[in-house]
Amino acid sequence: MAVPGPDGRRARGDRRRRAILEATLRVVERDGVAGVSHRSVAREADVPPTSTTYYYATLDDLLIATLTWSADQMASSFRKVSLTPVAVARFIADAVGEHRGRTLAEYELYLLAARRPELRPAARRWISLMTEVIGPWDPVALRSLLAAVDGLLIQGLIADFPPMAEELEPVVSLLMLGG
Amino acid sequence: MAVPGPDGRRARGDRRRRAILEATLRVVERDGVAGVSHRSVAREADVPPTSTTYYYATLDDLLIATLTWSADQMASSFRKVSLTPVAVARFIADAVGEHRGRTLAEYELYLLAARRPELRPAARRWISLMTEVIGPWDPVALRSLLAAVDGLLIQGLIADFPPMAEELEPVVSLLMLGG
DNA sequence: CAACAACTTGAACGTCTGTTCCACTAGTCT
DNA sequence: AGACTAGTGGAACAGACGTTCAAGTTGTTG
Repeated sequence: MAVPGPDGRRARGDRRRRAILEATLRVVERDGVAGVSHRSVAREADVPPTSTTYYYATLDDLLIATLTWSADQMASSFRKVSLTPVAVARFIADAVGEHRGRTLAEYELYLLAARRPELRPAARRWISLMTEVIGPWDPVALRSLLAAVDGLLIQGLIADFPPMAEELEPVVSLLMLGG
Repeated sequence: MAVPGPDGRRARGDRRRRAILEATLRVVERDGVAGVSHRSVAREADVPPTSTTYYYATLDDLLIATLTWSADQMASSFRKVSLTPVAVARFIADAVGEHRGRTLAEYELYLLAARRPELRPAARRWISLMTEVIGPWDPVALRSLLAAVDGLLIQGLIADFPPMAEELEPVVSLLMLGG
């Protein structure tokens, strides 16, 4: 091949880049943002510490890249949720149950966006996605639904026992159908 | 005085304890939970580092005490809000505007509760308080309101420009009065 | 006054951190 | 083939960290 050409080095580099990102996300899930360091991520990804600094010069770069990538992932998984109260309730229950660690990670990075303007667009991605997906709703109703979903998620994270879809469903119903 | 007796030492100790707590909250507001260390708090409170470890042996003790105390404060400030859509909208707008730093601190500590069960009761305090204050509401409507307020707060924190009370008011209205 | 307890503080320990430097290998391009 | 460049990784730097220790002070109690 000629013009851009497949580059073996670059390909492997990209693979390692992604491995580092995935490792970072695992660290955040396990130990929180506080547990993220060049070295802890390097250990998790089983690469030398210099490798993490090579691809992400500063810790900020690493966290920003992780949030952006992670938000993209979550957004695309969101597209598959059908817009019925039952499905949305199920989604929330799974997020704070089965996928608790991942949701927690998401919210820690989310909150990080409050302090770093540059990652706010990524943090807001799922909001704008849902806005787009949900289509022609009353803006006020939409906003209250999005806010409530956020609240249900975060409250589900600090509950001793994560709520089940069945108890979430009436709340989501009220918000989506207006009583 | 005889039996329990006022103790000058203890009184000064309590004052310093509180000073350390206040300093911790300021550090969280300024630099986030990540910025909290025995030493940074000691600098902020203008006491030697050994003093912060004397009163709060581990960093966890310090953070737990700070969240508990801070949640108590926020809860009592909450009692003064009258339960009308306008007042609640105003409260939210102030929380993410004028008192942004404090609200941000609150949420960082809040999220910390997701990882440390022992501070969940403190984190949930404002929820149970509002539940008690608001009185005989439909549980489903109440839950959706509380969730939405949480969501509006957190979304207000990652907005480029904090929302104003006027734009919040219709949303709160819908939630409180049901459209 | 003596015994005690609450508190104070400087110094020090070992550990982990972000980051830099440099020597090196191995794909890519002309 | 030779020049170049992306990637690799060991070693080391100074700085911050949590926590402990031991020696002090000061207020309280019998």
